Amino acid sequence: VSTYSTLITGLCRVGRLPEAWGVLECMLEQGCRPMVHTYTPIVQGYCREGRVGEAMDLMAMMEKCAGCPPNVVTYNVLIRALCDAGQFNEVKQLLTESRTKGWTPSIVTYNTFMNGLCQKGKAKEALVLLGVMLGKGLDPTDFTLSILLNCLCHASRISHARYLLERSTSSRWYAGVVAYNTVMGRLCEMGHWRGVLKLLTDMIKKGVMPNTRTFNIVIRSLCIGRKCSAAKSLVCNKGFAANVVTYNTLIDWFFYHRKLSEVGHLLSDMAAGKIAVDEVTYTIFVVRLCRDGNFAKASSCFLKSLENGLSMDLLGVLINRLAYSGKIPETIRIFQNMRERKGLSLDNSIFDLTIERFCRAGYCHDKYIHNLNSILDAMLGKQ
DNA sequence: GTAGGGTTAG
Repeated sequence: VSTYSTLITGLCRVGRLPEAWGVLECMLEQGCRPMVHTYTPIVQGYCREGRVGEAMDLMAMMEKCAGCPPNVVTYNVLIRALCDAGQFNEVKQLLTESRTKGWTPSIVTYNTFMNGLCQKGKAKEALVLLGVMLGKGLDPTDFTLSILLNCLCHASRISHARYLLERSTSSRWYAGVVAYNTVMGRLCEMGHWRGVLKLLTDMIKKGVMPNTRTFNIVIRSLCIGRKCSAAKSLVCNKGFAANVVTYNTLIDWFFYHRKLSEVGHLLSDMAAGKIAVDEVTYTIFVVRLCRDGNFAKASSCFLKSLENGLSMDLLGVLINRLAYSGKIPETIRIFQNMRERKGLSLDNSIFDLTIERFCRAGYCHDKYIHNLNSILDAMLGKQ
């Protein structure tokens, strides 16, 4: 059963739910009884696709027919999905019913709920929930502290967050690297780059080891503080393991200030360090090239990202820029180029997206309708 | 290495 469950987990993680169901059927045929470890990943698979109704149906089936009722982990998966959908009343309902349904909310349940509230701007309610949780005798974990600090940062109570960090030395509220990263990230966002450096020294003094994320926040902070050369030497001296985020941060910064030779150096450093560029790298290039009016180069950059097997998400960014600059021939040329290259499919979703972006840019007005028509012709493959 | 859940960076 653990072999089958592992396989089902893997299939669900990559969104191959029909095959996961196939494996489930197969194990039933073999007389191998599924357990809660087998069903929960499928529940999560539905949740990830936003099919919360189907997830709940499956949980009802587990309870009534399969003789393996959902447990706290299954409920936590469902609660995460309900939070993402903003259905907080349903979550509260689940918690009040938990006793009769035979499961007990855990620290993870409360962490999930508090984080969900915080993500939707309900930091205050999250802090109330913290009180409820402590009242039940549940001990906070390092996750709880990070979620709580995130809540405080979003509620613009950053000084409260810093106060907690400074005092968090007890084992009950231990501030680890993630806790520091949370507050440092928020300070960086607000432009308080000196505060970021202060926390970096604090954490090192306390014996909390910074990780790559920490350094990436520090690097961005140094850039904001106009200490780009310090940022660059931190990377060059290999004081930490730089990754694609590190390079994207620096590339965006130098590109923004039009220091293209620096961008070139960074790209060759990446190649030398065997760090592959990703969607974000290409997005930086496309956005910056469009800003400088270099739409042809931006388009070829997008096509290159497709050749490298990256997703279509960047097309929305590019089309948006083209639409707002009224670049219809360039848009049509992208379709032609995509048609010419094998394996690149032009489907309705691409056309929907294009029309939507052009309309939003004002092209649904009568006087521009012939311009839209030329795009429609290109979609139909007419010259 | 030991089947499923919760946090942070571009």
